[in-house]
Amino acid sequence: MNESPRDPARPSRRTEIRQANEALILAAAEKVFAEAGFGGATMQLIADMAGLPKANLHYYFATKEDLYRRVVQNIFEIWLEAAEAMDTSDDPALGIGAYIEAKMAISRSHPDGSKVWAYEVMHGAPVIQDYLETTLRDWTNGRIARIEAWIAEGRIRPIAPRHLLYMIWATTQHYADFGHQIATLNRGPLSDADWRQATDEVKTILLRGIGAIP
Amino acid sequence: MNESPRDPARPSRRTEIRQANEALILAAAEKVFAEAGFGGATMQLIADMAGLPKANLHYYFATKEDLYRRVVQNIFEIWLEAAEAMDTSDDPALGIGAYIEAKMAISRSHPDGSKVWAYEVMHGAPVIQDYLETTLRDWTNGRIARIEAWIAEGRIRPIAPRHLLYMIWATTQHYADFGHQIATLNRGPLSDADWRQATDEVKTILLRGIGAIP
DNA sequence: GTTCAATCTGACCATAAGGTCAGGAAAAGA
DNA sequence: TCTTTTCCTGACCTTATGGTCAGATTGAAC
Repeated sequence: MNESPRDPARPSRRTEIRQANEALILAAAEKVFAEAGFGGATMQLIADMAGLPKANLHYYFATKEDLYRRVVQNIFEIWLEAAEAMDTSDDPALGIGAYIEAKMAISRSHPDGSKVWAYEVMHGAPVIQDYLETTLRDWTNGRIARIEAWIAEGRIRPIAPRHLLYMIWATTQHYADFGHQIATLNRGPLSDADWRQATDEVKTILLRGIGAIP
Repeated sequence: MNESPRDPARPSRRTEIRQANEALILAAAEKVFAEAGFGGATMQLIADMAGLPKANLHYYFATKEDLYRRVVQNIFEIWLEAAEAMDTSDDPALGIGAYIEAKMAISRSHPDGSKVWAYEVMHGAPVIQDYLETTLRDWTNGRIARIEAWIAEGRIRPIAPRHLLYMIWATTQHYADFGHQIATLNRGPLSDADWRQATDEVKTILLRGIGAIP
């Protein structure tokens, strides 16, 4: 066998294995935590879902809490990235509209992450309290200032920016967190068209509600 | 001692004890289930919170699941009752407005119940699936018909009634389920004035969003 | 007062869970 | 090839949990 020395620029087999297994475990953990909550989830179940022995999980993640923390941080980062959509336009209808689109897309692509976040916050945010007090608070205040500027310019009606943000979070995440209820009432999972319609309705009602569109 | 025979119309001491203890246990259970989810909650913790020995809980509720089911049913019944607010007026702004008011009031008075419901639905509604498929679906379809009538009469814009209902549920329950996040961003629990403002904002934005108010 | 059923509870049990660890397999480097 | 480091895992330990039960206590009926 020709054992050529590996390219140092490319990740070594070791780090490949590590990254692959961590991703595998995180994906399984997200699903199990979303389905059962932190207390109801078991390391054994996550291990089975990842196709790894339980002891191997503890090799990569020391404790159940470490694993849980990583899952929560993941979804938070995804949302933070999507939040930049709001800065893509100076027009409130376009900026807020893009943010709603992005949040709805995430609700569809990462429903489990959204549920884990909901679970975490509902239970007093024991793990991500500092995120709420720093990153999220800063981001929120920044957006509030931006919305207030739009109000001052007369581009939207004088609503309370804070509550508009809450409404956006609530409505978009509802389609992930309460997806089961919605699917039941819908007599089946939402189709592409259903998601399109849901997104349009949320956008239209909220944007019209704040006077960003006629 | 003069042991006068009790009035048969009034509940006996026995049933009094039973009702009082069941209520005590249910209140403690609602709190613990909301704080820890079904899996994270322990009968011991509920017992401690109720001030009763654990074995006494099992005297009134055979299993943890029985207790949990009762808690979930409670909040559902409270919501169903509030849903009647929507039928108090033939005017969409008043009817839907009253429903939003009622839902917001419940979010404030029963945040734990709302969280337990959220928990239950997020985890696939193992306990109340039949409620979703019967009572909730029927109620929803009834309201959709009512909203469609308003649309046909030109009293509100042609939005998708189903998604309007989802938005109402999402926004109102958000103030209960994500109350901790909101309180953190608010730097403290919401005051009376905060709740008043939140309710007004939700009502205004949604009602204007559907064209029920100018 | 006696009887009977309802209420209460400390002690106990079986199970399952998170976590540990010794030692084996596999990759990386020399 | 040899050594070292990383990766892997079956077996095991401790703790905590849901649930049980025998027997004590209390309220109701006569």
